[in-house]
Amino acid sequence: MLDKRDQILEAAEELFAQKGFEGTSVRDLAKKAKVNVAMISYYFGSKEKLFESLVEYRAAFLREKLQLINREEVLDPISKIEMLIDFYVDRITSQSRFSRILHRELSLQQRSEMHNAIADIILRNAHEMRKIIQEGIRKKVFRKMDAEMLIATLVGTTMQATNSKEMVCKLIGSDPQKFSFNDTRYKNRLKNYLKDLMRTTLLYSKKQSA
Amino acid sequence: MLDKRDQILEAAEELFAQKGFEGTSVRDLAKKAKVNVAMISYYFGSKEKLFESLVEYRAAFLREKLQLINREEVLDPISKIEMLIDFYVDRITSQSRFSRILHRELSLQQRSEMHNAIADIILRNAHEMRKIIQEGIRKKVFRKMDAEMLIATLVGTTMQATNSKEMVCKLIGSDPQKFSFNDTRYKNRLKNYLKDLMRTTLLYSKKQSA
Amino acid sequence: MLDKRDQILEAAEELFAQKGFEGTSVRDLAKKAKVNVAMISYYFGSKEKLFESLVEYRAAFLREKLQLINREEVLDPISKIEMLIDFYVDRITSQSRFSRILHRELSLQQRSEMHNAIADIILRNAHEMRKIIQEGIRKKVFRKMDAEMLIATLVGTTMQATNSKEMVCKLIGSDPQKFSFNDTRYKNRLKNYLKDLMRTTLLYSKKQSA
Amino acid sequence: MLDKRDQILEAAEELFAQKGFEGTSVRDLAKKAKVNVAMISYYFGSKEKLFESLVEYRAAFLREKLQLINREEVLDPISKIEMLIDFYVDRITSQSRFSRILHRELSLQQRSEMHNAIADIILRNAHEMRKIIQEGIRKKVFRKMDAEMLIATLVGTTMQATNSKEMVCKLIGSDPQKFSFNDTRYKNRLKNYLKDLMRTTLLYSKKQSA
DNA sequence: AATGAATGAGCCTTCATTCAT
DNA sequence: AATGAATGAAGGCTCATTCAT
Repeated sequence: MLDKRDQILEAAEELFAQKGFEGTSVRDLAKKAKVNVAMISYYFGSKEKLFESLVEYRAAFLREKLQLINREEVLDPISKIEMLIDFYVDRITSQSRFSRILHRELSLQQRSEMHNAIADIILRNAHEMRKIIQEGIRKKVFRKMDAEMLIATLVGTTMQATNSKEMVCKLIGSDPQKFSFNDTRYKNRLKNYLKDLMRTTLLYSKKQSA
Repeated sequence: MLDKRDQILEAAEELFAQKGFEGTSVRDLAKKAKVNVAMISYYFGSKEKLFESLVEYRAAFLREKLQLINREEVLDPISKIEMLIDFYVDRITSQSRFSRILHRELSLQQRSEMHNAIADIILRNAHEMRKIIQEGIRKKVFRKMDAEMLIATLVGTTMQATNSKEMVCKLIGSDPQKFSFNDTRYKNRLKNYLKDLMRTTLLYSKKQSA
Repeated sequence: MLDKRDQILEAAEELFAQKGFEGTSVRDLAKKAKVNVAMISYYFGSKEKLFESLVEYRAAFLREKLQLINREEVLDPISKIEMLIDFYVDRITSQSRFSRILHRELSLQQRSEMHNAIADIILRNAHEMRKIIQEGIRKKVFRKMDAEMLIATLVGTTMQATNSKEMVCKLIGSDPQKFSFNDTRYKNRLKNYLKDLMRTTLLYSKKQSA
Repeated sequence: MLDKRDQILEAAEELFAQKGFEGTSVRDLAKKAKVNVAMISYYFGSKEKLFESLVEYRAAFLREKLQLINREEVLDPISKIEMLIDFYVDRITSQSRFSRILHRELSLQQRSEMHNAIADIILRNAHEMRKIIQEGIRKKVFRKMDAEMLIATLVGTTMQATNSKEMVCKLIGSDPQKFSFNDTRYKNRLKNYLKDLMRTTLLYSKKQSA
């Protein structure tokens, strides 16, 4: 069984994703985690510090994965991008809603300890992503591109597709409950789309037409 | 001078964008709008209803603009996409932060009147955007593409680029205050990137290489 | 009937005197004042600010009285001291427990806004008292004395006598409820003692023996 | 090294004097005493019981000293009063702030075990003080005086002078940091003042003028 | 004997809303 | 129509204490 600290972190991840940071009360958290309200302050100091701890708790894993991709010497750039897409889409669409939390809270223009902590995490991850892209450009495998904006596309598209999954279903007119929109299928659809998008936009057109 | 109702809506747009819905108090709103606290309930019924009113207040304009683009018979599909990009980037990066509010609150998985109202707006807008893309495909100007995901890219990239502007600056190592990152330049950079992205991915490669 | 603000101030004076600042909760205050808990913050901003308001509320009157004594041109110094004693003892032993509150909170060595506000009040009052004493010395009616310490005696004795009234009763072995220890008698006893003390210590011995 | 119980008592004396009983938390105490939070309940049962223990811990010593003065057969009454002043001023102004704690908590009108325990201590001490005064009166060395009130003057003046040391400095317009207001000098000033006050008020005027 | 973990009650404050005018 | 006053509920947090070891 998880210890109380981890129970709280799990609950926080779920509730912050669902209701946002402001919309989640420490009493909600305590109830979900099945611990006493005072425990949150006891373990983390404050609700805000809990958020920061959650960020640290998840961020290490995120960056490690990216670094792993970067270190793969034998992989060609486009394969790395595809790995990145697979990995990133899985992360965001998984039950672990961590990334969504990060990006939402970041979109608030409130400056605070918390905001800075989040920005830092995302910045470091962005840094790893950029390495992959720049390597491809340097090796003349990729066209010369605006790398920072390309990251925004990868991250933003995934986020948007995830957040609006239900809407996409509506747009197509299908029942969201229907088989064709289950998580795995939707996820694969997103992955395939992103890989195609990256290929068409990154690779030189002769390669594309080949 | 704006009437009180509009003052409140203006204030709401600014504060919700800055601090989120939950993070903004009715007192904050009243102060910003320079009206009495009771006014919000008086005019809108509740803070939540105010949000819905804000949505209605802005949504009409948003959709009208999209419909306008769609109706332009003489425009070729790629020009329409470019108009769409120009329009959308301007909207989101402008001082009118309405779109950002919509998308953030949508990312909360709370089902409510409010949520549904927002989803509805976005859905209708997405519908107009899809028309443009599908028309291009039907006219064989565009490759066959996953239209819904392409919308996610347009919307998601713009959102992400806007939210992480400061981060992009950091990533490049420049001072956010420096001239090269002022709003207009950044906006144009985003527009150019998106237009290039759309061209390379939507158009057949022969056209691209032409 | 008192307005709510005054009801709160009255309740605060009573409860702070009884239970101290820390020992009194805003719920206690609200209950005593028969107002909603939120009213305390609404009117005063915080519990601490309420304290400061209480200080201001009472301090003006206190100082005015002292200034009045000082301005009395025809009064000889010893009469002024006696007026001061009458006035001060009445104040402290009266149902208005304000002075006791001030002195207790001052005895805490915590530096805070509150503490400084209190110190300020007391300082200004002490200033007025000293004027009376120094005038007597200048006119050669009083012996040369340590004026500041004399104030400490006037204030400290009154405070101590009030705080330990019950103890004095025990010391004499009388029932605190008995007639001879009712408030008026005890007050007069204190006044007479202080006046005698001041006369013997301030006046030159020839006058005393006269 | 002190054992844990004594460490706690030492910490309690310091913190209660500084922040009052209510203003001091068990965690503050534990931290200051460098023991576990649970220790306080473990050793003393409760915070309140700790206070009572502190009172017992110090009270014995206090009274012993007074009894010692009383038993000095060869000392004349005025010398005893002077010894009493020396002793009392030292106690209250010393780093051992026990007496200040007693008097402050006594000034709260809350009836409790604690309050009664304190009242008892002070009563017994007052009893010893009164003996000294009454002996002087019986031996016709002192004028007939209100002994109980005289105790209030001794105790109250010392308390007041100590609590308002900083204020006296301000009143004189000197820098509290300045040499002339260091602890020793201030203490001596208070002692000299009190001795003079006692002499002038207790002794018959012929003696005074002599 | 000693303690880190855990608790329920209570703290002060702020919330969105409604009332009386 | 418009508002200052007022409210009960809920906010995050700290409290003294007790539990399990």
